Amino acid sequence: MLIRLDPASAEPLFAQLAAAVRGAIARGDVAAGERLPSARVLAESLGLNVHTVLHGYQQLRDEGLVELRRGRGAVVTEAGASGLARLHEAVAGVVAEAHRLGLSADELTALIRREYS
Amino acid sequence: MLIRLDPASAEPLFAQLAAAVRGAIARGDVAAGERLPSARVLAESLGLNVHTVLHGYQQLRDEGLVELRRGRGAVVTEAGASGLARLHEAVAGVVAEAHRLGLSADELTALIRREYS
DNA sequence: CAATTTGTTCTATTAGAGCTAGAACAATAC
DNA sequence: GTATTGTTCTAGCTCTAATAGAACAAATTG
Repeated sequence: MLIRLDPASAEPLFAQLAAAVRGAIARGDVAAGERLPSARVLAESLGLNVHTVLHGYQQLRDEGLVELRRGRGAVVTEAGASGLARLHEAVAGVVAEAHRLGLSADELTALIRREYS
Repeated sequence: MLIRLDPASAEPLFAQLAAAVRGAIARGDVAAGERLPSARVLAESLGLNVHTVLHGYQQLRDEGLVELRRGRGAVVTEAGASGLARLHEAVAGVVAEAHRLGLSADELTALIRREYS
């Protein structure tokens, strides 16, 4: 699971990290039941603070994608993995369409959020 | 054009405002060539600072959705209106699918961003 | 033309989020 | 029992968002 972060981005590091893991789950790179690297290990390899990594993990937990337990780490949940996988194709289609129209990710996500409310 | 803002949200007010206008354009509530309320007027009615509203308008200008001119205000562009309208249906479909899966707006937008890169 | 409207630019201040840092603690794994 | 790992707490730093006030420039309006 390769994780690329952009410290210059307006998107917070913890959110970028969560998005990277989320994407990995959606693409099936990480299966349900698999353990993610521990926060301390991942923080070390990414050059981040442990708290920042844990913040990202906790966001994924709030979304129901992973479970966090002391001594064991972060484990991908069954529900999270299957749900995301099903959505992946539809998302790819919309993104392609938006790309064709020359829209930015910000514009598209703004539309999404508007539709949600 | 009804605009609802949530001061407690993590999303900045200027971004929420831009998203609201963007959604109005996408749904056809505001047609190309139409003028948006002036920044001073809108700031007054929303209880915001003029700069905050202008910040939102300027974001929309950077996205090519509106034109800003002194004395005239913010006008919806032809390109912006037509482009967003075409995307609207596809977005609605994906959001419905995501909703069915019980996913949050954050999860979905994270997938979108992941797909963009 | 003159007055009004409206966006632009500038400086300044305040409040909050994000990130880092260090430490102590609790539950789980081995 | 020991090591691992998430949890919680305090602290400080930086940057962005938001507010505020003022002066200015361009376009509209009458």
